Amino acid sequence: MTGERRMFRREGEGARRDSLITAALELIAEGGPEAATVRAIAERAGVTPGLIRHYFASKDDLTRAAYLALMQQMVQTSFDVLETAPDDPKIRLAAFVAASLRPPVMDATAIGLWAGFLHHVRRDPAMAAVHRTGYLRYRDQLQLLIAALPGDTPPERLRTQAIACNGVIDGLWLEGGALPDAFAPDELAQIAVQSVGAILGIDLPYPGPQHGNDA
Amino acid sequence: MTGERRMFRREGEGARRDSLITAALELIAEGGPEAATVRAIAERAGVTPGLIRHYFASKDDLTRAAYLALMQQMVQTSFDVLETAPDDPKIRLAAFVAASLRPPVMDATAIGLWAGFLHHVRRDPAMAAVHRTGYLRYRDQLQLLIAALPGDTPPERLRTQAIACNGVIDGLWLEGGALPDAFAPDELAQIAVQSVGAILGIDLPYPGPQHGNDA
DNA sequence: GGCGTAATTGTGCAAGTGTATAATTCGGAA
DNA sequence: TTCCGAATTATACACTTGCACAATTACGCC
Repeated sequence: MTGERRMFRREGEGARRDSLITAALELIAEGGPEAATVRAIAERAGVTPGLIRHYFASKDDLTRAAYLALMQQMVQTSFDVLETAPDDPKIRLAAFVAASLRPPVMDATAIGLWAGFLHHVRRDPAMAAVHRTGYLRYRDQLQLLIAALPGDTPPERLRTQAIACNGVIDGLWLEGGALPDAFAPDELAQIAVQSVGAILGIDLPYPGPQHGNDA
Repeated sequence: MTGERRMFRREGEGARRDSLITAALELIAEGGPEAATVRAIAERAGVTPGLIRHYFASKDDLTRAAYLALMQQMVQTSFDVLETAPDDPKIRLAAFVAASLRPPVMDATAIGLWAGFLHHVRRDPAMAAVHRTGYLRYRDQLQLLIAALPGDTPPERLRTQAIACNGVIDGLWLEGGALPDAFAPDELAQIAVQSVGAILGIDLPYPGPQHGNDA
């Protein structure tokens, strides 16, 4: 009958916050916001519920931190593809668009996460600001890629085109996440590239599935 | 000390079910799924919590019924505009697209509702079926409108075009709902009509704001 | 090596959740 | 008018939730 008290290891603040945030995101993705209870989050992170209140002022505080992390990660993943893309503006734009409609950006859990946070975003001004920032960063990047194409386009029309292209991307992203079985593999990425091309009045090259390393 | 028991009036089954469903939808729209508790729903509908279990087998049952009602109502609203539209295929398509990006289909609460239901849709097969039906009904209608345009388009390409057009519409609907202040009035409807036209390679007429009764 | 401090755990609580079920009351049928 | 069934209310229960707080333990520092 020695102490049954559970053993533990101390971790730095950063690591613990990260693991708690990750656990919360996983749970929301799997079972919606209602599945992400304090107890469930703690269990998945391998700690005790009380510890959450040691690193976050409240559950809402943890929620805010998790949304910020999610948003940054999603935007960053889309941007990463530009690092290794060639210089040709058309190829760069096509790669950017296609990346947004393939894993890991477009996967079933991402839509669940997005939906799970939506009503928090609508009520909490701090979360609304995070959302706005992420959305505009993405759209501005898209607009830059469009502006880099050959030909002169007036700024006002550039904005409209960016909104429209962003719309197709978001819409297809949504449908693919909500109805995963309704489309062939990579079909949505192909449709997206094609549609963005049509909206801009140019012909975009379709970047083959995955990383396009076919001979 | 006479009985404090609350007075009530009997209503038909249909009316009670409707008012409970409406109450549930309002609450989800305002405060997310977590705000739609059995007690809150009953209070808004002007009844007692126990009555819910008299008309619905469980809360999940009520949730399913509410989602079905929402879906039917949204699709129907978009279809209604076709009743009064002229015969010209281009005008009909443009009117259909624009209607989906104007109130009451595109309004801030609609997107909150949609998001609130999403994780139920993903887990409950019955709700997934409702979603699939509504989505495909809408897309098929869109495809019919596209097929009615002058010129011959092979069926496979028709499907792709319908998916793409539906994507722009959904995406812009999403952005308008999530970030209402980021766009000028009717700007999204205009962009949508323009983009759908670009995807189909034709010029669509922009149906003036509202019901186009400007002198 | 001992010690202090901060990280971590355990326990408990008040409020809220969905649901079951008995007790009432309305309103039409006879 | 009377009466019976169905609609509605009231009460209770087991469970979960977020949170507070005291007790414990790991680990850097002297």
